[in-house]
Amino acid sequence: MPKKNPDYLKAFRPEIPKELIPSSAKDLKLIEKKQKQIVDGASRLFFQKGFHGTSIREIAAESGMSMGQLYHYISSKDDILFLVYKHLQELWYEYLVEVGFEDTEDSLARLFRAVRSTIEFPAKNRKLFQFVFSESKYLDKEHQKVILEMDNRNVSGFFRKLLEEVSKEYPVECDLDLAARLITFITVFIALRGWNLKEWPVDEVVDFMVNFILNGLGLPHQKGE
Amino acid sequence: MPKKNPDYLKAFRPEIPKELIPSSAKDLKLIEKKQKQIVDGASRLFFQKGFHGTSIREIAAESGMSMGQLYHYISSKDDILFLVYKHLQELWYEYLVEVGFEDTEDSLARLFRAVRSTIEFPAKNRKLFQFVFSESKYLDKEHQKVILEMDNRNVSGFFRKLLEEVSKEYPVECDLDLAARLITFITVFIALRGWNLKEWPVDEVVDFMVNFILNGLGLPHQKGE
Amino acid sequence: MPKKNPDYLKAFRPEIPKELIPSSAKDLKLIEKKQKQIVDGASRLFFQKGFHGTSIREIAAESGMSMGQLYHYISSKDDILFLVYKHLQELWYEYLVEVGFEDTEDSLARLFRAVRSTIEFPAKNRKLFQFVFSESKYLDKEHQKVILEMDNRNVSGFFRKLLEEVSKEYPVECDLDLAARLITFITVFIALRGWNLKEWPVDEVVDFMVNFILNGLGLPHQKGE
Amino acid sequence: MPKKNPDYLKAFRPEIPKELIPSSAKDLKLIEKKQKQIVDGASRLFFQKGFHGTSIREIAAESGMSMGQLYHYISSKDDILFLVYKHLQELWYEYLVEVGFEDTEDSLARLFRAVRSTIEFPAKNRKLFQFVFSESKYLDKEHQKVILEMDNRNVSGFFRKLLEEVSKEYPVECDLDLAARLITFITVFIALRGWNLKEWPVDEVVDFMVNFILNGLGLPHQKGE
DNA sequence: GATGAATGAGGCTTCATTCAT
DNA sequence: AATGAATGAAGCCTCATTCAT
Repeated sequence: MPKKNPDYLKAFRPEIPKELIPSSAKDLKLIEKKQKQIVDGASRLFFQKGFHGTSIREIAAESGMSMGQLYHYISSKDDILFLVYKHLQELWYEYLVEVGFEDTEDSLARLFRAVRSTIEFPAKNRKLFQFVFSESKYLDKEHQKVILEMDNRNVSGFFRKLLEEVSKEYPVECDLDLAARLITFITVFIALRGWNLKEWPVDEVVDFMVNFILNGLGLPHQKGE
Repeated sequence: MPKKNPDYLKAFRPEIPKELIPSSAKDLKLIEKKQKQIVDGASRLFFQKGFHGTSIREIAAESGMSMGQLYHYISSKDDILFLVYKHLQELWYEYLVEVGFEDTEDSLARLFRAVRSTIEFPAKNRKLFQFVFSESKYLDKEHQKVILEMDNRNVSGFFRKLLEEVSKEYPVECDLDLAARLITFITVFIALRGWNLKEWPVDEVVDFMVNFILNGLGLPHQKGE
Repeated sequence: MPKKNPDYLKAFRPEIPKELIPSSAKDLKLIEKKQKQIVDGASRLFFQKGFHGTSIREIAAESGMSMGQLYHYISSKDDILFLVYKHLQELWYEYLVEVGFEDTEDSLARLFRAVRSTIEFPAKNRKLFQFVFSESKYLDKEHQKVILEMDNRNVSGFFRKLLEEVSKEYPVECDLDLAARLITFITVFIALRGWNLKEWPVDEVVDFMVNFILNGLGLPHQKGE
Repeated sequence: MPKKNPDYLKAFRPEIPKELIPSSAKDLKLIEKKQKQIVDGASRLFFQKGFHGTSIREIAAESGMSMGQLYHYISSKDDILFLVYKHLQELWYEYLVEVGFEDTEDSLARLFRAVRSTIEFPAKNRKLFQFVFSESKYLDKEHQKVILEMDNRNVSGFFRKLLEEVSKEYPVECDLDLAARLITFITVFIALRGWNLKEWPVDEVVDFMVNFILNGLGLPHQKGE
């Protein structure tokens, strides 16, 4: 009987220490709400114009806040960058949970589907992933570390679990962890190189990538399934 | 008898319309020399601190020029960004020519070696490739297009040629062009995700990647060769 | 028989017109209590970081009040500055009353002791006096006047009285009022120039000053007494 | 034969390490000129409205510069504060040299005149000295130290020399160094407490102070001379 | 009466670019 | 051709004060 969110996935749940985003406000609920508002506004602008192309004033306007209010809930522009990154990680994680975790009988089929889904997300949210790969260097070291750890734990961790399941039934002759990380990276191909792929329909590219990855792992696969 | 730079590679030679970087100077030789000087200085700074973290004044100082002189050879900070990108494309191209083109008898062995070499370069020049993937959005549309076309023509073109050669001798059941572009992208894994791979020696990662790629293409390969 | 607080000192009691610090509260007792709380908090911060280095928010926090509450009992940051000044004047006055007014038989001995004590207070409360001399210019004209008048009436008045007593028994050939004011000023030497006096023990400086002052007045004195 | 600036005064010449006021400009002469311009403009404003009451924009306007130009020659508002302090120290020193150093036959007469002159300067430049005593706390530690050392070397040093001369001819029974510093401090009475002295003509106050000081030192003096 | 979130003007500073010499 | 000083708009952020709840 298939079930969603099997226990072994719980470990991925990202936990961000609250004190990483200092705020002079007191009401935690409100902070969360307002920060979400900021993240939403800022994301739209960041994806379009980049972190450095976006001014604090624009972010305030886009979030429907005054300058002062904005700084009530964050304490620097860098904080916003971090919040956006954090949010994107969570988004991606939610997506994976949503889409990839049904317990089907066959681990290989599950992997197959997971890879495909994981490719589709960045393909449909290109600006988002372009942003993720553009501006991370401008996070301060502290925040950078948090984001990278989330990244590692969430998506790569997700694939490693799936590969472990697969490897119980099929021979996989490679370092599962390393494989998971490479796959995670490949996943983002369409987002970062989309301009280079205008000659092919996206579906075709996705098919190709899925096959390439399963081939790469030395696993059998059924085109199109 | 192996020979370097076989004819079919000539097509890759990048050609940049000169008028893309307006300059008030007349002596073309001098322009080229000074622009190289600028590119060298700017690159060092960009790789370290990013485009937005580097000021024109710093670039002038690092290139050993006065502000006035600098603006004689470029006409905006964006021009410098473009020049740096162009230079990097050329660099990568030179590297490929240098390292990957000896005519050995076996096209598969050639591909094998080419993949490996092409992975090693970004692995050894991480800052450079991080930069390439960070700041391209800040190129103006015009320049962005030029760079993307070079990128396409050079590196992906390089792989497509190799794959074409291979496909004459081995069955490759996929779109060669698409494959070339995906490989090109994967190539950059270590540079962009190095922080995520500290547990493995670089060589091991490279080996893994080469195998993964050849597997992915459905080609036989010899581990370690 | 010595007695404290002889009648002639009553005149010094400072009286501040209440309406100088508008407040929207009604209960006078409460006003007083809360204002004291504010003054205490603000003083600590002002002495350390200066008036301009301290924000209203910090003052509220340090006084254990909310912003709203704070503004119930004052009506601007300047009011706080004034309240602090007023409080300090009162403090100094209390100190003088406490320490200098015992009726000893000899007016000269009394002056001697008073001078010494009056020097010791600022010497022990340097930050306080540094503050007093730093920020008075930022009082609004109205409040500035009140403070200056208190200053005049309290401390200088105190010395004038003492000098008058002395002059009945000893010849003092100078304007007593002027002398009182100069002495008051000299009193503050250690507080304002302490950094300049590290080579001497404080006691020695105090002795020196006392002698200097009595000498200056042309009065006999006993070194060290 | 009286001569100006006897050798023993040379030691006082203040020397400020240039690197304390970083500037991005190259021409030292120009830096000096522009910084003077800034100091002049800033002083006028600081004396009137205090350091915190004066904005950088006002300083630029008052100095006849653009914001950008201003920051070519200083690197923060604090630098301006320091430059102003330094300038005032130099001013005072120049004044002392100018006014107090003629070699008259009698060291006591010389001291007498020096004290009088040294009192007159702050009396005529009250705003200046009020400023000096107000804002020094806002100098950064580094600069504060420099200023205090100048202060010490210049004015107090000046008096100590004079007292040493006097003590060769007259008995002075106190620590000359300490005395010099106290006198220096008293000197500033009229500037800091002028509002308190409106009842007396300035000259009378000055006379009184000179007598008080010489008395204080236990030296004979001629009223009025 | 009490709270603390909201306001927005204004503060200091940087920087790409121009221009007088 | 070369220099580097000058410009001033725009950036990020703070803070005294008000106001809705």
